[in-house]
Amino acid sequence: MSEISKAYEPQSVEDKWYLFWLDGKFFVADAKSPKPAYSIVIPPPNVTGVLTLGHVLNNTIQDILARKARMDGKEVLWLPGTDHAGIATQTVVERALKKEGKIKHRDDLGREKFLEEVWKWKNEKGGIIIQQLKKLGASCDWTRERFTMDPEYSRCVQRVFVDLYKKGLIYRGKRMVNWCPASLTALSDEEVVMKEQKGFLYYFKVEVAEAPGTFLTIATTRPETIPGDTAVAVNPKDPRYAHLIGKHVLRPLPVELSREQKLIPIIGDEHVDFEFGTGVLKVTPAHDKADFEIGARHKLAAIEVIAANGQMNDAAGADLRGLDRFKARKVVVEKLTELGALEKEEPYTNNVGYSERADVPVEPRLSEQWFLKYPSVEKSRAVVAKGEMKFHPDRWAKVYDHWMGGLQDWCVSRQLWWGHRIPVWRQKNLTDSLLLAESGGFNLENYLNELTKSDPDRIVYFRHPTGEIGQTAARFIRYVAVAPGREDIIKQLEEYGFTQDPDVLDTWFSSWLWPFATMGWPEQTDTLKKFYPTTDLVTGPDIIFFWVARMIMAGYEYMGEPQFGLPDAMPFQNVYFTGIIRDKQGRKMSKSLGNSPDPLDLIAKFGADALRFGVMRAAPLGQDILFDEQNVELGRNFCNKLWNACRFRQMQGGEVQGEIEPTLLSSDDKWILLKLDAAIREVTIALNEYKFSDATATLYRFFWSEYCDWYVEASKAVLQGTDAARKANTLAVIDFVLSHTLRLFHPFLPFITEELWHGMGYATDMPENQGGKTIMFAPWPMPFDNDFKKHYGLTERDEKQIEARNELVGQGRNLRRVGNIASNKKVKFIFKPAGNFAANETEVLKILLNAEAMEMNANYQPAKGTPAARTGLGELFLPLEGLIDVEAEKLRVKKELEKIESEISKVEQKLGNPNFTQKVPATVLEEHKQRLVEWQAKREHAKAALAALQG
RNA sequence: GCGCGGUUAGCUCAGUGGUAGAGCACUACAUUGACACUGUAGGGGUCAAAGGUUCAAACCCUUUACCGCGCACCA
Repeated sequence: MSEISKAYEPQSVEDKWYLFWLDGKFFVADAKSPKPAYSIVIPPPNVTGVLTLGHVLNNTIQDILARKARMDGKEVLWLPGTDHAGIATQTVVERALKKEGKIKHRDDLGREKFLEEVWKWKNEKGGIIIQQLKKLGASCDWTRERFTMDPEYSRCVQRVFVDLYKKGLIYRGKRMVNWCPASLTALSDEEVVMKEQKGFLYYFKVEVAEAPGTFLTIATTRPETIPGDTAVAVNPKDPRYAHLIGKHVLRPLPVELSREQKLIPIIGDEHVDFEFGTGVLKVTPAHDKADFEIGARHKLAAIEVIAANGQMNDAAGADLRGLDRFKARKVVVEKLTELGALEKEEPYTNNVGYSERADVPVEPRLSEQWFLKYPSVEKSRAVVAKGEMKFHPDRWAKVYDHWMGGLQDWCVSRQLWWGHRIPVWRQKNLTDSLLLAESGGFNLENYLNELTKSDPDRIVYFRHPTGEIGQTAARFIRYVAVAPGREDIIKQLEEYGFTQDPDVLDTWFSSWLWPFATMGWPEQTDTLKKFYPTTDLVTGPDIIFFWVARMIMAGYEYMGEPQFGLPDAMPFQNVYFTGIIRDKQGRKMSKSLGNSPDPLDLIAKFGADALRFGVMRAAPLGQDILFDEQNVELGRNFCNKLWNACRFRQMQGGEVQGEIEPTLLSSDDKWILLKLDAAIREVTIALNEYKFSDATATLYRFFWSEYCDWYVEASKAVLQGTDAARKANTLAVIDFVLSHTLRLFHPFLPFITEELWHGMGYATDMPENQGGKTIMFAPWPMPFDNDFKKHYGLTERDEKQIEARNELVGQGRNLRRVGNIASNKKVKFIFKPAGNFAANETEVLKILLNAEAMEMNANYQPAKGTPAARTGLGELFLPLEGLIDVEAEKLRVKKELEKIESEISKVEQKLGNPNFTQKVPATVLEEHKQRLVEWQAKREHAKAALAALQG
């Protein structure tokens, strides 16, 4: 550090060191290293994503863990990458193309061309977030960066699909699914969020066909589905309606239908709650999950009236055809009013499922999709329940367990183009007929049998529509799932009338393989052998089901295979759930609110270290984080403090001082060494427990309060003195403390610590691979052992002594205020020590009190009204007769005395209680006795002060 | 409806049974030789409410209120 600036300027430092780390390949993990492994896989951000504060939080934590592990001597792999994020990316690109005027709809381009555009977009603009992570200082192994649509990764996805298909866990079914009318795709249950919706409950009446003049009143929130009603249901136990079961009603819509066509049955079903509404339920099997089930029980027809895009179709009738479903609702209400069928409408609030991505209400829709029955469920559930895999905070284990206990099959197909296309070829026009075997002279049955025989495990699995895998049932084949790498088979299939399923897989169907598919699975790579299972996973609780739970199941299903020979297939040993970042009013960060600051702006303004520190400081384990730019400012200030403390050391001159001479240590030296020891312990423990805000709080306290405010100030007594030996020894202590402190700070503040590590010359002291090149590999500080403490004579007594001295100083400084003296005015203090007081301690006292002079006088007799501080170490006077407001001071001391008295009576009361003295542990009893003595001493001091004021 | 978390200084939060803490904000003083991105000192709290356990409760138990979240939902 030749030219040292007065303020820390992160901008000139950060890029330099990041390049240095990259050049040195310090982030690259060596799979053949003999060192113990530490690994994390990054939760892959969306390839369309830009860095948010949530990413900052998440990735700073991972970086801290990774950097700490390196300093612990581990071989560290932090594996980065991005996620293709099907719906999000497709939407982004589609929107961009529309904006450019290239298309009106994706169909204008067609699948191939559209995908070309997406790839083009991905290659040009995707992955910005990766560059942003580098700005943050993330020490990822970029040589191992992965993308979920990399060819190798895609093969893993196909392979897993085919395997699960073969195991009978993947099946195709016509079911009620959550349909997103905006994205035009099915969604999984997890992608639907319930939102409270203010609407109306509409009451309308229908006439019973067999009893003209008799009406039933039905309550519904969705009148637009009336044309799709195929029954009216009542509870068979409901005395009001039970007698009507088996009769029919006239469905009012569509109006143009004949009386015959309008007839729908009244059925009895236990599902109907007769408390709700009128106790009569309209049944729309095509547009409601519960109704679909009722429909199934009663073999009702399902009439679809809402098309995929959310518009009413022909079956909805002439009045509604082509209308948007919400518009149609209004029209139906008008229609019912016209018909005289509408009885009333009541305001009503209910929960409606919304598409998480597109933020529109989902439409329950009957459709044919691929589903997955989850694998390895029991093992995955047990491993968390038994605590073999730990969740932090552990309350999430309960949430996980609950979800795992009620698993629903996962709808994995999506009607999108961007994603992993389902590796299934299907015979388009095959219904239930058996045409296949004959087609074009190609005997598929024989062909598949041949393939299966020659390569029974890896090539082709096919499934009878009724269930089992069969080699002889090929003529029933409608679908063929093809394992990766068999273009030859695909060619044959296509030649004989098969086409690939147009759908793609849910994005999470690829990201659930992330911990091992990124490491070269299914090959037994060195990386996989070395770094799987990963050590920690750091993620938000909002994706516990989407991602974490599924990764656990995939891990057990695919890494549990014998060839990997793993003691345990769990994908990670610990899961740390971060909080969710909110603004300072507690609202979620969102683009529309404009309350999400750009981390890059914050980095430009305050520096990456400041941002990291600020976010860590505000991020207690398991709580949401209210973000305030002030936190970052605090981080910036802290970096500046660190900078200037080092600058102070530099200005004292001299080489780095290695050896500390025990005999020359002052009490202050010993005190700061003990404080350092405590800080090392606390930070290490906090990190082991994932308590990052505790760790930063400790570092802040230690460095700012203990080191800068007390130790550095006290050390000036020696540094400004003339004793060269003691001066050198003090510098040695400073160097010792600073070099340890930089290391403690490094995981949190990687840039400034690297800059100072080199600038201060601490690097030159260390072996190449242990800090000589970079602080990244400097050993993590160890708490001092007893030998060390003995050698340097560090005892609790030193600690106590300095704390008493600091108390005296605090009171002494307060005397200025009492005397109304400016804090910069040099004044003379008189000290009347209670015992021995070394001369060099007097010098320290003088400096800490900013005194002009410090007179030691055991026989000093103060005049009335002399401000005085009285502690166990002695009495400190600021002789300024007549300058103080005696009455005000009296009042202050009296108030203090009152407080002391109340403390004393509290303790006395306890000690006077035999129940207390007999039951309490000895240490607590002793503590109380000690406390009484201390308070009594304080009382004496206060009384003496009062007496002095009264003359 | 079930479950989880929270309620401590003006604000944001630590604090797992034994003397109520931090940062910010506030007040006063100070341009002093590391740092004004600073320093020194100060004011500020019936620990949401009630009851219980205990020698002792912010902390353990019960109930209640309010805030937030998750799951499941009756149209």
